[in-house]
Amino acid sequence: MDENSGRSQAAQHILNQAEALFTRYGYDKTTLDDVARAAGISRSTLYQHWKKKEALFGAVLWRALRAFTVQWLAHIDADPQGGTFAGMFRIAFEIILKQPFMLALYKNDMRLLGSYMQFLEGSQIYVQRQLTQQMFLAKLQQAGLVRADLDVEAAAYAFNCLNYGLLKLSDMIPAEVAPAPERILETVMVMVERMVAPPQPGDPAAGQAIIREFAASALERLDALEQMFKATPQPQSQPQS
Amino acid sequence: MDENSGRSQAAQHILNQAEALFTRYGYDKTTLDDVARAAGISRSTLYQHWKKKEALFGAVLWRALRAFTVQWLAHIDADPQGGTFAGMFRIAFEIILKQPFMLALYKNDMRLLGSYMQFLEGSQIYVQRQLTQQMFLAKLQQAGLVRADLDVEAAAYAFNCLNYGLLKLSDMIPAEVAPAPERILETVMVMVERMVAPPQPGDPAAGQAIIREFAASALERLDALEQMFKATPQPQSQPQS
DNA sequence: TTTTGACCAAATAACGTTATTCGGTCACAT
DNA sequence: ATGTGACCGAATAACGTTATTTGGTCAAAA
Repeated sequence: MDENSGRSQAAQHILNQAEALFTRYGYDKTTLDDVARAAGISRSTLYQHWKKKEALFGAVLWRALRAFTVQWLAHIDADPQGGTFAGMFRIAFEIILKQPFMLALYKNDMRLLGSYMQFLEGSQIYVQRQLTQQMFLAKLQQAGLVRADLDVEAAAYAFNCLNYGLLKLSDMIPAEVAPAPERILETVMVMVERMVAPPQPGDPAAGQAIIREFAASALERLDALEQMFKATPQPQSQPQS
Repeated sequence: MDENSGRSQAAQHILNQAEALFTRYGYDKTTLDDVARAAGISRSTLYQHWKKKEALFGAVLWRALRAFTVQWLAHIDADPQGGTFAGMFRIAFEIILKQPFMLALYKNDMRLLGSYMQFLEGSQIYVQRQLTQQMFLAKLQQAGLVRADLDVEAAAYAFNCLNYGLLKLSDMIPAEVAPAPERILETVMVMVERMVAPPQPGDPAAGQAIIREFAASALERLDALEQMFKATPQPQSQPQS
């Protein structure tokens, strides 16, 4: 169904290399030469796919966000207790842990994004995260899957703090004194569960439905932003001048 | 009772200025000239009190840690619900928020500690924090003030993450989208409370007793470390050579 | 059409040198 | 005793210059 599958396949290969390099060295310290060399192509060829370095990074970022959402959705569909907030929280957390780029995005920020930040400008990544979780919790609450007396805004904020701390502290505390990851995760899950679970449990299926709808809309929003992120080169349009 | 109260008074004044400067500019970027000028004395006079820059910073650090512990203890004694873990957590949090130096220490920024880090060496500040909270939770659990089935090590870790995230995210998320501090604090307190509170509440007085004992031993340990921290100049001892 | 090496201007790293500052000491004044 | 200005060596900042790299373009080769 993809007319130029060869081209897109090549692009994916390049993006893989670029993602690894960006993750390791950050935006500023990763040169297009590095990317081209790692991908086994010439630097000029990169410009056939993305006309600016920003566009390349944007493509990596966009793809990672999309992959995260897709995986999240898949796991939730598969997981029997994916309909609860805590289960969802856990799945998101585990996926991030497995994706180095997303992990770096979450905890390091400034080094990974480097001077790409000014491109994102007012995009305000943490603000976005906060608002998204807020809205999400509110929807679950509306459906009776989250206790009615929960202050969703404050709770979203607290969960974000917890999330951030979990990711960040993991490389500040040596493994010897930190409990095993599974125990931490288990404990955090219990904490989240006790915090949001309503007195009588709601319908998990309803939860999954909300999450599906939510993930779908997230994907739509992402796709709508594709242009902004990737800024593809002139395909064959624009018979200008 | 202090034979040289004038001297110690002067030292406190110097420490005040030094603390403010260290908090604002960090260890490396704060010069002894700045401190001396701010304190209205000559730089040489500083050496009458502390023989190295490290010693000056150590004195500031030590004093801040001590003040924190003392205040903590006082508030807990005064607060009617100071005997619960959540209440204690709240008090510690609020005190830290009010002490810029401690706040900077927690948020950590290598900027504050700068090259003083190598002096602390294996002191491992986060490790210490983790172990302390662990032990503390365990004691409360033993006294029945924390539910018996709580994984204290993992919980201590999670609380540390939460704490860190709360302090750190506060300047990453603009005030417009963040809920009011009181609401956040309230929500976090509920979360902590639900996490650790045993089915039937224990005796608050017992909790306060444990905390008092704990704070007392912390003060003792601190006092024992005073030499290491402050490294006072040669008083009149050492009739050597 | 796709890929590439050569090319350009701007940004950045490297370098050596010069000033300045900084932590720390000491003889001297009070 | 207590405080201070002058002083020292080492570290750091400032500076200008030179090399190198980097993002981006283009005409030519495959």
